This record gives sequence, structure tokens and C-alpha cells, in this order.
Amino acid sequence: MSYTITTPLYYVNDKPHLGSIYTTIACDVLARYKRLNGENVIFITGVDEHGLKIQRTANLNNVSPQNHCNRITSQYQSQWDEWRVSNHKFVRTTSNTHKRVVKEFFNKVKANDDIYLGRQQGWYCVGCEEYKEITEDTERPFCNIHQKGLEWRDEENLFFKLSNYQKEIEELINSDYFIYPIQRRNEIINFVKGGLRDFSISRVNLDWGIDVPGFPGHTFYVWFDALAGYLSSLLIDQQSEINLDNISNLGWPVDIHVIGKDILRFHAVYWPAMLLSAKLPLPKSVFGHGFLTREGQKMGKSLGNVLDPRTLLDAFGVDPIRWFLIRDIQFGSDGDFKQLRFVDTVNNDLANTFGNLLNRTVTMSRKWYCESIPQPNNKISNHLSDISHEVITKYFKYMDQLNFQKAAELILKLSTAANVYLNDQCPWTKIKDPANKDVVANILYSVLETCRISAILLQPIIPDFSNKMLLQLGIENSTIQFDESLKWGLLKSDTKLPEPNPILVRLELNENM
RNA sequence: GGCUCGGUAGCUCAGCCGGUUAGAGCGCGGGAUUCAUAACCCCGAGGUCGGGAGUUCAAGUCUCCCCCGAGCCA
Repeated sequence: MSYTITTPLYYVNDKPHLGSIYTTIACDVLARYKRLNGENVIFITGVDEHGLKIQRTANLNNVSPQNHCNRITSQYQSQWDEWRVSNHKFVRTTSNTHKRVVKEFFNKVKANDDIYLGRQQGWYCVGCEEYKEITEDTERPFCNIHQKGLEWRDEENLFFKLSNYQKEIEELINSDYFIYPIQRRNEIINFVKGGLRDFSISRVNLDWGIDVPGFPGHTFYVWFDALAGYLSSLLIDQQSEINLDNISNLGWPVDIHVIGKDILRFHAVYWPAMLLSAKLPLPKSVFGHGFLTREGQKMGKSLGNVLDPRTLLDAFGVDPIRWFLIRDIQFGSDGDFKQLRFVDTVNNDLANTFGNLLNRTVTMSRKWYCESIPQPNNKISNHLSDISHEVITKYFKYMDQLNFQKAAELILKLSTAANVYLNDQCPWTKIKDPANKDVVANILYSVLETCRISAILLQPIIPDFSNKMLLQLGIENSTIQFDESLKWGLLKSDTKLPEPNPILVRLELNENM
């Protein structure tokens, strides 16, 4: 059994922005979590490279569309590495594999009699790559999202018979297990209730797209093209003939499409209908997460307040940002990046709570127990092992619900409990009496063990930080797997503890940002 | 214009089917402590729970109206 996760295929109109980083990190957290659970995870990401908007941007910059795409796509690829994204599939919609997949997919839909030639008239927003409904008699129809005028189109397009799937789509979206978070389900239900209308899947007079077989002059509408990219991603390493009917062996269907809330409709309605038509299995769920604001304001070029992820990365490093995005934002809701709050949160959580706990405990152990992990005379159970049991159980529950925020809070609670425990037990006082050496060994051992367990639980969220914690506990190169690593008492006594240094140096405010 | 979801301490939010002095984290103020990354621990101040009316023995929690914000659709 495999578990397949996708990010959206990002539109390479521009370099990666914080929103795409956020989506991808969330997927990465899920992917790493599932892997720790022993699942065979297929983690897909990639880029969507066709469409009028890209063609125009390329023209504007005096480069060919392909060169433009190459340039932006390489930025995505390198950023994913830097952000420690553990994907192993990266699909490009300009790849040959994808082009062949789209054609085969189209042929299946056509064979099912869901394609017809029609006339599309209307006002089109190039930014959205969508026709807009205009009701009022305005001189200059306008797209509110892009703050740009719409363009009148009147052309012959191929249409997909979405209306054939009204009933099946209604059933699908009414399920409790398809659209997440549930708050967004109603939106889609209402939309579908209004009646599904066929939509055009080809464009004429647009070079930068995939040719529609049998219809010279037509290229595929960018969304038809892009959605099929999820299929292509699984076939990208296939050398042989492409055959969509065998895709089930490669990880299809997708278990979860993680996307921004703005493209939920494409994924929860259009895409399943297309798959139904092609007679391919449907994705099991779609998760539409929220948007990020900066200092309480919408980010936008016109406002000039776009936060470049590169700048952020250089200023603060991967783990602090990963931690903040996961720990401070309810996954599914909108979130805000406030620098002051970010710095406070990261310093409190990572430096003061996790970091300092490890640091103080390692220091004591080294000082009083030959630079090693003390040997407890009773490692079966105590106050901290009880709490950690509880935390682990709830952690699984929350992670399974994609409630990453709650999961993060739990790990924090475990470390806080250990900090309190240390203050209650005062090993630094007890050690003054040599008769207490065993008692202190028990205390320190259980706190170190708590640190080990915390590090493992943190692994999906902040993998580098987690590894550094383990290294300070004298654990090298561990290939962790949950079922065997979360048992209390696995920390090996008498292991040499390296000299501790802060895992995370406290962040400072960056005035220039 | 229709529909949906929100408006609870300075900030971000918890508060299930209505029931004792409304909670957490951060921030702020104070105390204690030295094993530790001026960290940790303890204590405290801070809220007429958007406004108004109603139902009830009892409403942040239910009903209605209004105001504000976000979103979806038209």
C-alpha cells in the first residue's frame, strides 16, 4: 500500500512565493509523518507551465516561454531542497511524458463521448485563466482579483460535458471524507447545486500549450492540462509505453490533494468529473488550506509588501519558519506572518523550551555522570513517562486529522512538563548529597528520554532541528520509525554525550524586513 | 443582493448539548532560582465575551434585529 500526497502544480508565472512554500511544507510534514508510520509515501509536486499568462510574461521579458519556464522552474526545484522538502516526484507540464499523458487522457474522455465542439463567448480574465460571469452593464468588465480589465472572447472551443456528472459529483462532495476542512465543503456544495455547466477545455490562437490531437489550431486549456499533471507525475520515470490503465500500480489514486482554497473548485468538482469520464479512480480527499497575510495585510505587488521566501530563509533559517507556519497557523484557516510574533514564538518554543531543556539536562548529566547518559535504576515508569504516553497517543490522533498545530502544541507541552519536573526535583541540589546519586540518575535519565521522544515527534515538522537534538543525545544517524522508537526507555545509558551547544541561537528582529 | 463563517484579555485563539469566581500561549508587572541559550519555575494585573432586545430560575453559549470583518455565489 502506498500513500500519495500532492501539492498543487505551481504556476510558473513568477518565482515561488511564501504561499507555495507554506503549502509544500505542510505536505512535507504530512509526508514525513506518514513515512515514520511505515507507509510507502509518494510525495508529488511540480509546476504548471502553459497558458496565456506565461506566454505574455515571457514576451514581456523578451525570452521564449520555454526559457522563462526553465528559469522559474529551476528556482522551485532549488527552493524545495533548501526548505528540506522530501518530495521524490517533480512533474513539469512541458515534459514529453506529460504531453503524452494529456493526449491519452483526452482520448479517453473523448472516447466516452464527453467532448464536443462549441462556441465560447464571454469575458475572460487572463490572470485567473477563467471566463467571468458579468451581470451588470458595465463599459469595462473588470476582474476584482487581478484588478485588471477583462478581455472579450468569441471563439470555437472544445467543451467537456461536465453537466453529465452532476449527480455523481453531488454524491462525492456530500461525503464527509472528501473535502477538507469541512467549513469549505458548503461552498462547493452550493456551487454544484446551482447546476454544473460544461466548460471549455481548448483554446485557439494560443501557441503556448499542448496541441489537441485531431483539432489543428487548438491547444488545451491550461487547467485541463495542469490537472492531468498529477497523473503524469507517476509516469515520469516510466521508460516504456505510457498506459493510464496501469497507473493504479504506481500510486493512483491520490490520497490527498493539498491545495490553496482558491483552487478548491477545480480539484473538488472539475477534476473528479474528468477522472470519472476517463474511467480512472478518484482522489480520496482534497484539502483547501488558507492564505497568508503579512503583518495583518494581504500581500500583493501593488501594496509592495510581498515577503520573499528567499529573504526569509536567509534571515532566519528553515526550521524556525517551518515551525512557525505549522505551530502558529491552524491548518485550513488563514494565517498571518508578523515578524515580532514569529521571533517571539520561535525563541520561546525552539530555543527556550526545547533547546534549553536539552542543554541544561545534558550539561548536568555530563558534569555528574562521566559525560554520559546516566544509568537509571528504574526506567519503567514515572511522572514523565506517563505524560509522554499521553502525548504520543494524542499526537497520532491530531496528525491523522491534519491538525498539525495541535500536534505541535502537544510536543511543547511535553517539554514544558519536563522543565517543570526538573524545577520540582532540583537535581542540582540533590546531587550535593552523594547518597542521592541514583535518584538524580533517574531524574536526568527520564528528562533525557523525554527529549529523545520530543525530537522524534518533531521530526516531521522540523527535521533538521530534530536531528540536532538527537545528535546531542549521542544518537547518530538513526533511521527512525515510530512503532519502535517511541517506547519509553530506549535511550542507552552510558552513551557518551557530546558537549552541548545551543541548537538554535535566539533570533533577533530584522529591521530591514 | 442571496448564502456561509467569524467578531471572547494588548496579540493569536479555546470555550461540547445554556449552569459555580470566563480559560491557554505570547506580551506586560513582580517573585524565586542557578543545572541551563538574561533561559527555566512560581505569582499577578488585564475582558460590561461586537451592540440591542427577547426566551429562561440561569446566556459568551438559544431566538430575533442591527453593526463590523472574511469568503462563496449572483
